[in-house]
Amino acid sequence: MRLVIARCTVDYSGRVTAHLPEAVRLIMIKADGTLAIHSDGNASKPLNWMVSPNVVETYEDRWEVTNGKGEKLVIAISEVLEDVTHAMGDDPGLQKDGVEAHLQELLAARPWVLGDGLSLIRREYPTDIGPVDLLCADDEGRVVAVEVKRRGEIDGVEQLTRYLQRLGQDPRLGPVRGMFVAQLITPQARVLAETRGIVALEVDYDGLRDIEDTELRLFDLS
Amino acid sequence: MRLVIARCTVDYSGRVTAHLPEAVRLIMIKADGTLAIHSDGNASKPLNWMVSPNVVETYEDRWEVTNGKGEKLVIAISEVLEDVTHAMGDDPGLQKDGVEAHLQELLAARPWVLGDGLSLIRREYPTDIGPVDLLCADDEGRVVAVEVKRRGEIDGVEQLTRYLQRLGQDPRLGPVRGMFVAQLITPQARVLAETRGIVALEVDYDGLRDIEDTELRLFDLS
DNA sequence: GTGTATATCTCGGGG
DNA sequence: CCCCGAGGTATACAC
Repeated sequence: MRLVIARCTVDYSGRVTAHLPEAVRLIMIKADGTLAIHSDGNASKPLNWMVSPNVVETYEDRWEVTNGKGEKLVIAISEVLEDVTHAMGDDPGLQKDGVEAHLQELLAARPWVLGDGLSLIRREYPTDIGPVDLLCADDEGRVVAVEVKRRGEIDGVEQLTRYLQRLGQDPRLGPVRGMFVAQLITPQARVLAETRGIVALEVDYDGLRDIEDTELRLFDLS
Repeated sequence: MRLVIARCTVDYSGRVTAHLPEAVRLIMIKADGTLAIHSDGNASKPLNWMVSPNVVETYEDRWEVTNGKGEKLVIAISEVLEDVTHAMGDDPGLQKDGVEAHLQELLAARPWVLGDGLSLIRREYPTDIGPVDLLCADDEGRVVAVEVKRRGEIDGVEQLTRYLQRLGQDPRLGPVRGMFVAQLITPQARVLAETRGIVALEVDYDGLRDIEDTELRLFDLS
């Protein structure tokens, strides 16, 4: 990784056109060529950037970065204040927990916590407009489409509504109910769901994990 | 801005839980306290971060970053390879062109290019579920709700559908037609729009700008 | 590769 | 402050 602190102007043209007046900024270049320009000000994201795959050409007072899609970034440098390079090697990478994928796994393993004696038919049940998170059957044999979110908002209800409409056209499934499940559901999403006959249900992630732990412990003891 | 290259492990807990095993990484701290941890690998995003407003406590071999919302980031440092600080001053900021806001401006100034003799009633027409980009009237006096996007995808059709449903409940407006306008409309979005009786229309941004230029030139000559 | 959904999205605007 | 919508969204994943 190379870090350059320099007084510069920047021009980008591609998906938009953008210009940065002269100022002192950080230019970060990663091993793969990915380049980002950061100010010291109140913003966590770079002012401007260009991701790999790209080509970086360095001239005396100017860097030109291009990629194969007609995008171009030009950095005109008037003064270099710092220029250091360090090899870092591969990064072992981030381990995350608590995102939607994991919540979906936990619910797929024990759908009955959602009520109505639910049992899993299939995870990521495919339709031609996208996959349904969980397709289940209730204790009366009716099909229930479950949409899982970390935070339940209006977009999620729209998504589930599209799936229900699509599933409803499949005569093999019969009438399909909808269930909208999230750790937190906004009032707007709850209202929209209920006006469409969709059950909105909040679930406790840590509680589900505790159930998982308990089950594992019981299994160890048996 | 302070740049530290160090061998470290990182633990974040807050909106998710995340852990980074030991490796050499860049730690960037901006003037307002915003902190980001970058690897040299294939990603433009930081591996981990915490944005201002926050509190950074630095101990001998450990940094602890907290904010008022129960989020916490702990960096355990085993070896410092570089540590430089530069004051950069305020950044004049980015100037952009070609985004949706500008496209909306261009269309608001000449709605007739959308056909049907459209005239503008109001830009950003407020409803209680959000603002409609352009509310227009056609040559028969019927109200037309126009949703403007840079790229027209399914979400945009959903958004317009919600607005149409809301506007349809206002007796003062009468029946409201929908028009979905973008520089590029995906086939899926077009199909969804048409099944809902919404007109899907692609417009040419550069062409609109040319019209603007021509009008300005004519104005100068008059 | 395209299309779809997620994200510790980030960021800005309006109430 | 929250809510809402845009973004050069970026990123992962399925088809």
